[in-house]
Amino acid sequence: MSIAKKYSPKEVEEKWYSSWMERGFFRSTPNPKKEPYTIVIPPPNVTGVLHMGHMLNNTIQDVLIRRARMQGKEACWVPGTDHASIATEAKVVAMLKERGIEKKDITREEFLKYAWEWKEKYGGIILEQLKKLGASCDWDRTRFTMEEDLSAAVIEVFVDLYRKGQIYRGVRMVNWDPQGKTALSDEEVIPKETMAKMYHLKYEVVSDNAEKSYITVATSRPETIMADVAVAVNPNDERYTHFHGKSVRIPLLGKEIPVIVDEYVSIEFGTGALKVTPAHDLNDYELGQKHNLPTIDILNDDGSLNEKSQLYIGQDRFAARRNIVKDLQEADLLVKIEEYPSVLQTSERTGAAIEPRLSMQWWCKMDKMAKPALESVMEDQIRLHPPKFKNMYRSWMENVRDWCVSRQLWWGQQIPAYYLPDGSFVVATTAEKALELGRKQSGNAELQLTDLRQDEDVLDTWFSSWLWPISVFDGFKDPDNKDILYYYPTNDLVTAPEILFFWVARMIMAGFEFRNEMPFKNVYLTGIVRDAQGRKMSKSLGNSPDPLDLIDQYGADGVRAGMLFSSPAGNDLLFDEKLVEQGRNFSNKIWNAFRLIKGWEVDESLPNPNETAIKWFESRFNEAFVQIEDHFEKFRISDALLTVYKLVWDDFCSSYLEMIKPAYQQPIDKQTIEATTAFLEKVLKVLHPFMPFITEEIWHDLKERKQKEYLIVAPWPKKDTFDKKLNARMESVLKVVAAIRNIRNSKNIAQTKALDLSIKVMNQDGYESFLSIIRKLANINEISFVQDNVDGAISFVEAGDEFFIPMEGNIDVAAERERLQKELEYTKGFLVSVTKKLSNERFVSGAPESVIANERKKMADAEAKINAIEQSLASL
RNA sequence: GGGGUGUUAGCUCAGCUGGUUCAGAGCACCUGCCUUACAAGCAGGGGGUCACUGGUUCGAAUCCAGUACGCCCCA
Repeated sequence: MSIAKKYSPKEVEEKWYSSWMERGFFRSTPNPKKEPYTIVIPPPNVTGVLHMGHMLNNTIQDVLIRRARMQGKEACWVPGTDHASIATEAKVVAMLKERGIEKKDITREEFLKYAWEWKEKYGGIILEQLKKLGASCDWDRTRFTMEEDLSAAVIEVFVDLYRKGQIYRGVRMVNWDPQGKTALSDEEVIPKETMAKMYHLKYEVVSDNAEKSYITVATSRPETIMADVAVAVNPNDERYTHFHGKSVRIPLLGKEIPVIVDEYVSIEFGTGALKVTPAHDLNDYELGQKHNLPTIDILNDDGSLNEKSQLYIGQDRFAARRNIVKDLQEADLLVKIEEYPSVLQTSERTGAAIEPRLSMQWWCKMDKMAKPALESVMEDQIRLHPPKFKNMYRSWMENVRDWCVSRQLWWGQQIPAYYLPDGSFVVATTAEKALELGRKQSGNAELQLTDLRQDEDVLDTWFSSWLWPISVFDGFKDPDNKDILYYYPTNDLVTAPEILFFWVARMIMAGFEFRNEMPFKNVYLTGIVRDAQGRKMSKSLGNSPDPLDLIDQYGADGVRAGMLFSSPAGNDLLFDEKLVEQGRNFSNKIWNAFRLIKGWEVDESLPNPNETAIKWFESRFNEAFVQIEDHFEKFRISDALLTVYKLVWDDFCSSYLEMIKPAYQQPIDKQTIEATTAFLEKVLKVLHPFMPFITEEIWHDLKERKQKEYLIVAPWPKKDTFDKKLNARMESVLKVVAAIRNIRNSKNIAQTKALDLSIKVMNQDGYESFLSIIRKLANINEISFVQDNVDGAISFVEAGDEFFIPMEGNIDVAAERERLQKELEYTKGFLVSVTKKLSNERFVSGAPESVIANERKKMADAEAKINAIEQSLASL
């Protein structure tokens, strides 16, 4: 049989993914005999396409779920998508525009019809892409945040919270997107560093004096002066003390407004005098509330000025700014213009500059719900990985603000509030129920459905995704159903730190509020995937590789491994294609180890010459496996992979296989091949969660397997004891091998030329079983034990023993002397430091026994080494 | 402005309970090899004042304080 020299992932991946699907390995149903292990996917946007962040995130989830499955748990990974109201609506609007249809020209119903069509066409592409990555989700459980049942849950929750007094309607300052004409959540606002201009304007102080005096106010938004209601100064600012209690006139407009004092005003910033414009700045709004000032909103919802501004009516805010600056200049009321670096708030979707704007919105109170959510994390009932995010989480939860849940959009769950003809409203799950309530509330029994008008707004997308861990198991529709009782609370959630607050925290709140229980036990926070220069990957920068291209090029296993090589939890991942290349090379390495083993002929009559090697690898595997499990338990996924990587590459391939490898075209004995096959199987098991495809392939190529005997469900290894001494001994033996190879290299001796070796041991005991390994790996012919130094040989010391390679007089005495001299000096220096330590009274009395014993051993070793080197020098 | 967090090899990062698993890994680099599993490979090698200053300690990359610089969150 001939096996390809290079591993080719393509057919292998398709073959095994559909085989896994056919056999239902991803499927999960409640099984009381098994421990459940559950992950709910952070639902990607339904119209989204896979990007590198998804790749990292879902690879980690798949690693966790596959390991749990092999551990014999009832592993359930629920997939699904998010309706992403603003993002999807923006895409639909753009699509319609291309077809020459404006949103404002069609009805809500027509728009939603287009939107659903769009969703049916493009929705779920991303889930198909996840399959290419190898994601072992239970696809039969795929959910969508706007499907009927989940929408019903959202409405039910809204009504419930409203009845509990947790939801209210109110005028508040929101982030207004004048282009999208909707309120945005704080998270949908992107700050951009820009250079802004600071305009210094003169406000005339009202007084009886003939001589005019002015207060100069610095502002970046001169077009809002018509909405000014006061000028504020710091009470401790001596420059303005004599203006306290006076009034000033708004430039151009001439309207009188008071001068107020407040500690809030920074003396250093600008001129120390602040114009107060409550309708158009959040801080000013709060200042205005505090001082009982009126609020004058001079902007329309599209960002143009309204009649309240009295000037520049109908002009866009930026046009108005240009014009007012010109007019102020002409009126000699503009002192100067300064440039300064500032942060411009922009809309994530439309890119428009955000206006802080007062508007009527629906709000959800947070303070009560935040409490148990905060405690559960601070008390480690829910663990964040890495834990450094606890601090961030706390400061956010302690200063949590009410949540603006309404959006002026059509795509989403329409708010179940119904207005009566008298302007009051009722909240109910259906129009019929609303009518009933409405009749009661108004006392008008004649009220008809047509008299009710449902609120136009939809709910924030997060108002459905915060219910995700409950709603995917129908926990609202049927609170005691088998699934929710079995799978909830889920185990691990894998997501990005940027949505820790507005998704993770809110899910925790919802968990306690609606099920009295946390939604998950662990939150693994991944980093942001950046490019090699540290820039965030984004479409506009064009610095993000297409994940599917990468899979095509390097194989899904290679990409998965590559992503994980450099992504400790919570750290950003500087993505470099080099890493994926390394992942692919690793696949190939495994493939070739398999080829080697598969290629051997077995001769059952042969004795087993590899007892020591076999014993050692068994022990070494167990040692590494303990580390791997430890890494997993602490969510150090990257470290777990790296440990497997080294176990496979260094220990299994470079050491073990080289030790047992028969000479070319020679057969292998039965015991060795059996042990080796078993080792490879074990290695494949620990590799499987990371690299599912290649491992499943080799698993089946290695042996005939029964119907359901797949690696994906093979039992995960168990922790076992290991021989620490044996492992240390082998490490030392391999160092001897390396030293001999080094001598070969530096003396330009060909690998194929066999050398002799003499060993001067302090204690010969136990060496015998390693000699054949040294012979094979270092290509040694004769090994002899000696009492005295060997003349004309190159020597080195390892673990107290001295080794000599005879050079048949072919030795550069001067160079050798120099090398030994250098090492002697170094060792002597080392001895000095150890001796110093041991002669320190306080060290000997203060340090624990084991540390002192260790220092003593170091001293003895160093002394022996010095002795050996000196002898070697003498015999040169 | 407030809080958080980081600074270890050319690069990206480990280093978990202070002490030989303590100065490590991968990549990159250098040298030599196309040696019948693998050149996507093999063998070997060089490279670090652990940001700086002080403190605690018998002992500090590790704990504490300050400084500098970077990033993140909030305002």
